[in-house]
Amino acid sequence: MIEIEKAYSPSPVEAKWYKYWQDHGLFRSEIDTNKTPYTIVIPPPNITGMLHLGHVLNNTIQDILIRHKRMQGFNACWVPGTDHASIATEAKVVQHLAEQGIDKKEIGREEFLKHCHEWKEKYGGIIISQLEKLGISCDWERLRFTMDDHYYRKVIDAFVKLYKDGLIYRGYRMVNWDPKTQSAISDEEVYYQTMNIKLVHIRYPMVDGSGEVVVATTRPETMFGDTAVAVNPNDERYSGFVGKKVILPLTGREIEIIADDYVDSSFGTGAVKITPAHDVNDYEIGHRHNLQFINILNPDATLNENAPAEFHGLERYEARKKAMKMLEEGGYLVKSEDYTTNIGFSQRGNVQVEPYISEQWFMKMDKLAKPAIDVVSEGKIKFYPHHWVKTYEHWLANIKDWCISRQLWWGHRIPVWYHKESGEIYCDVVPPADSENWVQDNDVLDTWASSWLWAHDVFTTEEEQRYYYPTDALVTAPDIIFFWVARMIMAGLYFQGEIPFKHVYFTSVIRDDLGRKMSKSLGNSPDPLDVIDKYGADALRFTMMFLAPLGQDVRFSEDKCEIGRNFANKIWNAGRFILMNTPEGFVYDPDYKPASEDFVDRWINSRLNSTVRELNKNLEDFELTNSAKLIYSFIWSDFCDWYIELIKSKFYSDDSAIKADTAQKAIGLFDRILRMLHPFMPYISEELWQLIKKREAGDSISVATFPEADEEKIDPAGEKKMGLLQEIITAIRNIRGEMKIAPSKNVKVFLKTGMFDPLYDDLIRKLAKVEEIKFGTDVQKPPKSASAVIKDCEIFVPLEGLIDIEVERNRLEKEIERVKGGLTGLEKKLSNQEFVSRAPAEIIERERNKKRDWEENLSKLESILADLQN
RNA sequence: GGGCGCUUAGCUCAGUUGGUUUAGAGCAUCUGCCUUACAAGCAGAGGGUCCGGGGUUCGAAUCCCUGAGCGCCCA
Repeated sequence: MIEIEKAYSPSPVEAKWYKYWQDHGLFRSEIDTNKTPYTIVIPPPNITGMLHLGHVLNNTIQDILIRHKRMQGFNACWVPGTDHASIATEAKVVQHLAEQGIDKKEIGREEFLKHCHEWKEKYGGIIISQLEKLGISCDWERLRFTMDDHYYRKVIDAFVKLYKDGLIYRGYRMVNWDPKTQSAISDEEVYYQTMNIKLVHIRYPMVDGSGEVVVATTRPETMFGDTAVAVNPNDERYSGFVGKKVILPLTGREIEIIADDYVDSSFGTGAVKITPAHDVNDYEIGHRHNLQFINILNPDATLNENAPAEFHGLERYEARKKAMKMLEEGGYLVKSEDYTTNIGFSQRGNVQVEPYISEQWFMKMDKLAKPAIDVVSEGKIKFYPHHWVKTYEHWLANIKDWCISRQLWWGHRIPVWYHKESGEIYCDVVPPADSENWVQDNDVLDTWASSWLWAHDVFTTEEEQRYYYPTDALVTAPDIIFFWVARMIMAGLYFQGEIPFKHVYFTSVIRDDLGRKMSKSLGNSPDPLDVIDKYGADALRFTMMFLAPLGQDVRFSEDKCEIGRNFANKIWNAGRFILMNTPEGFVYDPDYKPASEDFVDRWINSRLNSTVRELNKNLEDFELTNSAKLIYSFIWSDFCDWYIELIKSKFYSDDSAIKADTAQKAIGLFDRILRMLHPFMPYISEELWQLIKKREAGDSISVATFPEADEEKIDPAGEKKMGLLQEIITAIRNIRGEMKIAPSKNVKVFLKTGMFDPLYDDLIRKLAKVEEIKFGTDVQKPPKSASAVIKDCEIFVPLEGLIDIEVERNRLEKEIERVKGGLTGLEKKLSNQEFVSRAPAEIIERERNKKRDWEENLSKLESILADLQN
């Protein structure tokens, strides 16, 4: 007999098996034309990142999908990798160097990039080793990085192709400028925060002395860049003003009053200052009216020489204070009122974004977007949950050109050279031959302009691309639907002429117990590694799956991992019990064919096979929470609460042949249970699978066959019969509980019923703690007994001396009320002429049968109640 | 301002194309049990006008309209 710990301890098990899987290369995939590939590319985590619960959820889902397919015999290939994260990494390295007194600009580009690569070597792998703790089955030999030589070259190729195809251009445009990192960022990298600020009303005197115009603004410091005042053409208050000039306070400069539909008359005074170089809307107006564009900011958001001398070099918020003060002193300030508005911040530098005009590289999006909309609308790519399709289509239909240049060094450098003399532009994957006469563009590409190639360029040969691409599923957080998902679809279609993936699964957003988003500043995000130490990776994985419904937020807290931990312990003990009860010298035979099967065997096999059928269907449909719940309830309720209890008497038999037969059957079931469970809880399932039978080196449940439903074993009639037995047992237990019969005390039971199977007798005795049962249609209610009615079976538990008549009367009356309530509804329904004439025949038939059953039930209960005193 | 969701038991959520569910699960609660797999457990119980209001239908948690509250995205 095997000695097995009473409680499951995950940590030694998890460490052991992860190493074993790696050592035996079980997750490796290579081209095999005899097998159908099933491919997933990981959303590459940022090399500056640390494992958080979002990664746990995301990667657990991918692992479940890939393990399921691997066990189903597909050539499962999960490609892992990391992302160079241009801005985030550069910021880290700059800071890291600053701590050593090194300045990026002093050491120069080449030297700085060396530091970046060193930093990546040292810290960039942390997130990968953290991911391994989760037990995920990536092919680690395929680990990719967006700055690998091969991948780098592909990114450059893509730029050159797009440039030559006329889809990339350079121009002065207004961009979102991050003054902290001093780089342009994309619209998607801006987040908005509601701020309470001041709306300042400033008096602009008319040049002709005929009065003044009061403008309202939240940014008085930008007034030095004003080149007009605008009003709505329909605003009668200002009808005589348009075309006249006002004096810009503090500067004395004269600017014109113009009329433009954009102006909202109800905002402020109905007159707004126009600063074309520092506001997105004003930029448009500036173009419409041919206004002058005056840039008053340096790249670090201090004021430049276009502002009055006393403002030079002042930081923007300081400049605002100073401008306010000077306006007040000059008598220009009318008032300053509280105002709430949304202000854009950079996700990168976490500072307020400046609308800023600069020369940048842009990608034209309309031609790329159209086919990307079509493949999703037509269902070639399916989204889970489906409702993200609308968000996706809406964004793509209104897409603007993409600013792809970043004023950084760490990243893919734009392959464009400018001729020193002529200024001619050269764009190619190789530098110009006479490179001494050219100078390369200093900027690098937006990180997403590299990761959008991820789905195909992680495969390094054409053969591999042909075999593995398009990939099957992409699992990602919905917040990067535009950044990454949409762009990967565009890139796949443009460069490969083929969709990058067939299914996109958008994960839940993880919140804390109070519904707040997990964030560093709130400190409400548990470290997954701590959770794994405490509960085990299996428990964390399972709990996540159990709690995270598709398409909705999930409220998570560490202690919820008890669900997974308790479940693991339950499975562990089920295995422990079965293995402890195997007879001497027993060897499990996976091909065991039982000589006979009884009612219980057929029932559990039916339940198992219908569970397998549902599970496979749910996994195909990406219904992971349902899948987890199916497994949970089958194992806990059907297998442990009922099946194991039902077979205990056979296990305790003196006949070793019966014991062995029971063990073969039970372990056979358990074997399939473990395989069903494995994608969700890979470690404990491996450990137990290795315990139920001696395995060869390299054997693993991770490459064992995933159960398929055997339809012939599914027996609804048998399940119904068992359901009845379960109800009878529950009714007896209920009586015992209500009547306060000590669990140690045996009772007698009389069953007035036509159905009988010798097995029932034994099972009811065992599970309801009954010492004697009398079956039969002619059974009479014994005096002083408690009763229940299940279908056409009347249950009597004689309780001489123990019965409390009042308690029993209450029980019966409550049950009678319940049945009467149901009956009233049914009678109402069936007496409705409309229902009888219009509802489908089988529905009416069903309701009639139900009514008849309930009537019988009621009359039995009523006669029992009437007879209670006896 | 535009779009997308959500609202079912104290909490977190299921509820498939409207009809065998007078609404289900887990957690929490209450009662009784250390019954030799498991107290990280076992058995039993209580608990809901399915957000409000209209409508469609023989029949609505489910479909439509509308109101309220909450969340997210975009501008």
